[in-house]
Amino acid sequence: MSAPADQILVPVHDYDLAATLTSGQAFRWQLRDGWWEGVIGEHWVRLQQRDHGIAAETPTKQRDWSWMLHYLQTDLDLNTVLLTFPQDEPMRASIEACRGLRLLQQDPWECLASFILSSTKQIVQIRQIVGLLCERYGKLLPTMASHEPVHAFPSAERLASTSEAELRECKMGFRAPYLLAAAQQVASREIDLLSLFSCDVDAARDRLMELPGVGNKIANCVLLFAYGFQQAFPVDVWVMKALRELYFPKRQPSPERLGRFVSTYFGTNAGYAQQYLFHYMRTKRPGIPTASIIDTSREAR
DNA sequence: CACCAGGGTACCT
DNA sequence: AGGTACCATGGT
Repeated sequence: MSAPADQILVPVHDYDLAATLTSGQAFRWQLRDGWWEGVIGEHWVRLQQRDHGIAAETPTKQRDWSWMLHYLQTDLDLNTVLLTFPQDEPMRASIEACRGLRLLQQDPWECLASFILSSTKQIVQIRQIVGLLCERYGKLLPTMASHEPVHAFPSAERLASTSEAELRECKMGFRAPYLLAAAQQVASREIDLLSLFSCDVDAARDRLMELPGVGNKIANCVLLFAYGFQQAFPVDVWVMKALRELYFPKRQPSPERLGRFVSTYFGTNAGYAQQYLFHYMRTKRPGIPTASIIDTSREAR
């Protein structure tokens, strides 16, 4: 591979790049030759963990790197966040197992569309579907010479002009009509994703849940991973297992009871704590081979 | 081969 | 309000 046109070393500590990029919040990062290759907006970039920060290389010259710094949230003081977690045994174990795990701040449309595709899918499969979608409908991006073609995540406008049958060819099954309808609503401005940045979390959640294929869990993922509402607490099957095994070993609480528990017990950064529980359950508990989580070699053909 | 996967919806009591 | 079948597809 030829030399990058630009590069930077972002000084940051308490940042586990591998854990962050494989923790099921973003679906396009791939480890190759010791670099994490991915797309942020319309920038192809590759990242590498260093002793005192994160190295980044791009195929074009950058006027500024704010698009990447914002995505990676390198300004955040992680320790301040960790100090707000409840001081119990499960959280202590989670922090010890994955200190340096971060929340990204992603593009709302890409995040929304990706999580519409996520329902009852394993992360490896979500990656495959998203890969196919980008390859077919995403804008071609500049990469380094001799690198295989890389595409941006397709715009809502582009997907709105496809058909359910075409989308099904990307292996998304029954989620195709949901994604198509959501794309059409976003493209037609029936919903304005940018306006949700100025809403409070409950109003934004209500608005997201009006979209087809978006229920409470997916809405919370988008609120947390794209809009930065750090109190949003997605409960998927893994987090549910954590809550039941670690916090409610006796009886199983109703969904409302559970909702009130997580919104009060885990504090102002509940969503961050949730991500630690999720990654801990998925990777560091007995019987889970770490290699199967980190391995991103299987990609869409 | 069953069983499960970062769920949501429609349709039942 | 609270259960349940069903929705595609592939990993384990």
